[in-house]
Amino acid sequence: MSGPTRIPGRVPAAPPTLADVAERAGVSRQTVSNAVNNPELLRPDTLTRVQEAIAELGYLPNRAARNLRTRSSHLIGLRFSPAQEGTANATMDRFVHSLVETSREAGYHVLLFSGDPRDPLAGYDDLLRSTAVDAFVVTDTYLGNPQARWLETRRAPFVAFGRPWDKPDAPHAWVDVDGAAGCELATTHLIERGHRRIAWIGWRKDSWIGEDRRAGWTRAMRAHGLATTGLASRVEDTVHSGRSASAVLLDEADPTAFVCASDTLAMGVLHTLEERGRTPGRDVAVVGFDDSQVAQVVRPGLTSVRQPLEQVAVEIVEALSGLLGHPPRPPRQVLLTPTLALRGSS
Amino acid sequence: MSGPTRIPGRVPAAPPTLADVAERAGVSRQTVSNAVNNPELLRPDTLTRVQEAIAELGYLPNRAARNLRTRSSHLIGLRFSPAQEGTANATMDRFVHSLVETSREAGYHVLLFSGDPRDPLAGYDDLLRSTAVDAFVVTDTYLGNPQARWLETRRAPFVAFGRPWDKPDAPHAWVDVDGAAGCELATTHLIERGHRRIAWIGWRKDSWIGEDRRAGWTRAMRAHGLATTGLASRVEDTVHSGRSASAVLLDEADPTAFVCASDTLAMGVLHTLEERGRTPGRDVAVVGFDDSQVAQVVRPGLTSVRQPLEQVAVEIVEALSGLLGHPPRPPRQVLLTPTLALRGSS
DNA sequence: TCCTTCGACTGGAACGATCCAAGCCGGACG
DNA sequence: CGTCCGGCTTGGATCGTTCCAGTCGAAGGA
Repeated sequence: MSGPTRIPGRVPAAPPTLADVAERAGVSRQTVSNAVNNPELLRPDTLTRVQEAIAELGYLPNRAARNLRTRSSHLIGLRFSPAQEGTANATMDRFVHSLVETSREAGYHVLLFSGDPRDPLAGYDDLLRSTAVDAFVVTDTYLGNPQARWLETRRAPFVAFGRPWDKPDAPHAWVDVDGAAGCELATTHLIERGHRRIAWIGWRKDSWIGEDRRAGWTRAMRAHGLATTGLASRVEDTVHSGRSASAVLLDEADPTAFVCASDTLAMGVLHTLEERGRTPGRDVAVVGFDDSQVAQVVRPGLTSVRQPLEQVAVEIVEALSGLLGHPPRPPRQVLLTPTLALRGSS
Repeated sequence: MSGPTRIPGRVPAAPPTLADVAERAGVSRQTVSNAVNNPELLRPDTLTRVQEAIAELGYLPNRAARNLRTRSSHLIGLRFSPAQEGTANATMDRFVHSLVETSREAGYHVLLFSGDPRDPLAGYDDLLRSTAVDAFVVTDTYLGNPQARWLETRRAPFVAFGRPWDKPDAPHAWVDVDGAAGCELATTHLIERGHRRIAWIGWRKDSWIGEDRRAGWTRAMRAHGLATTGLASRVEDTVHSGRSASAVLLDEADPTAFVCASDTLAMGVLHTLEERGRTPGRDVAVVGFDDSQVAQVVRPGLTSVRQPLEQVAVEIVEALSGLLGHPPRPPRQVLLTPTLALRGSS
């Protein structure tokens, strides 16, 4: 009398369970469990017998049961925000892929969730309370990050992609890319190319990231004894702002090169140059930030600071497995250095 | 003697369980379960009492336990492939966000996994056998799709984003965007603008999607009694190919407009025009496909066929809940019509 | 010989939810 | 007044795994 739910052929055959494997291998359930999780506990001959049974039945542990027993889901929650329309930002795509890939190697999967963009906490609470994820990767830390503080009080494991700007010595784990170093790299590259009047177009002053990137430009200029006065502009992150800011700068300070806080702004500069009949890369150099697809396909190719997102993912997963390990390792803070993708615009 | 694992304050307090709620409300576990899943079975006063207890304790059902019992995870698996470097393709980002959003409304979460790009089946099997996901969304159907056939034999619920080109009457559920209609829309738009010699740059003949889009161009041309001979080119999906193909076409057929199978190819056309000192939109019109970020920020704005990805996501989730419902609804096939995002290039 | 130690394996309990069959209770009916 | 019925409620079993406390037999020491 097999139960009415298992009629092979009609209903998809139920996947084999530990008990099925145990029966086939002539051992107990626990032994099969050990064969899977602690193979060194078994005598070699028993181990191979069990492994054969596993292979023959195509057994794979049931996630739900394992999760229930171990109180962990081996899932990492990531709030997925799409790139804004009309900008060149495309970090998420590359980052998410790297994260998925790296997580897999560490035995984790990535669970996406969404939330009201106006409420940074939306979504986190439910997943946590229903024990749906083991940890979070928090990405949108650009304006303070209430998420981090909230997760800390909830004692929920998480790693932030982005520094806690509002509280630099916050103890939680984070991984970030040194935007200042990136812009310094870009500026130095331009100086080496012979440029002296290098302008900066960045974001409004309340953007920590923007100010950080700007500091890289300042640092490089100062290091080479070059003046920065009158050469900086701070605007919204749109193509249009980049265009008008560069037009003003060209009129007032006649720079021979631009370093921008984003590819979006850099595109604005390219627009201005085109309007004025000046060739990017020959007449005026332009460097963007993020190495977006736009930078790669636009003429003549936009030199851009490229974040090492693959390595960011590796470090994040490393930090996560530290937090979730037994015993847990203390949270780490990692700052990575970006590279410069050289193209025709410089 | 509370067990050693629950020392409030030191260890994060364990989330409340069904039993905790039951005790507080003075009812049995089953009653609480009913309050959550079948509230209409309870007497109104009992219901409110239970709901108060739930609210006070902040109870949320444990996912693992629920999954184990109901043999479903409320997770949808999606194999996440990143956009290729050097192209303008950016469909995934927008689509994934829409999917996450729509799934949430239907009570599902999206689980990302990755796989060897050379092995289209990698990843699916493990998730299925370990009952980690309830269903899949299959996206990369551009060259036949072994995934679909394989999932069918496994009787695994899935919805494809993309038609089964190699087997048009395959019974599985799919949602797709009518690329032919999109290119017809684009071509007709150009014809209305007065263009007569409109060239096509598409993908190699073995691309079903490419041939479908091309058919839209042909259809519009024929409908207006315009010749197509010598006006079509089929190449790889790279900016470089688009550039050289358009150069050849300009030399040999002198078209006044281009319709391209992708924004990447359209960017190639823009490059050629710029090299030759001809202004896109004024001298020669260009239309791309996908409404990528590139199309949005490049000068003078690239007119492009925009896939209704938000609606695709809605239809996919609709189809999924059909497949997973009780009783399941038969698989649906849905073809959506894209729109045209008008910009300066046409 | 007997006791201890140790490695290999076993059976029962538990994780926290849902399904199932049975129980309780008040009202209607004979 | 007893019985039946239907609406609510209940306790027990169950999903498939891992944890825990043991059992068993062989080896080693006194």
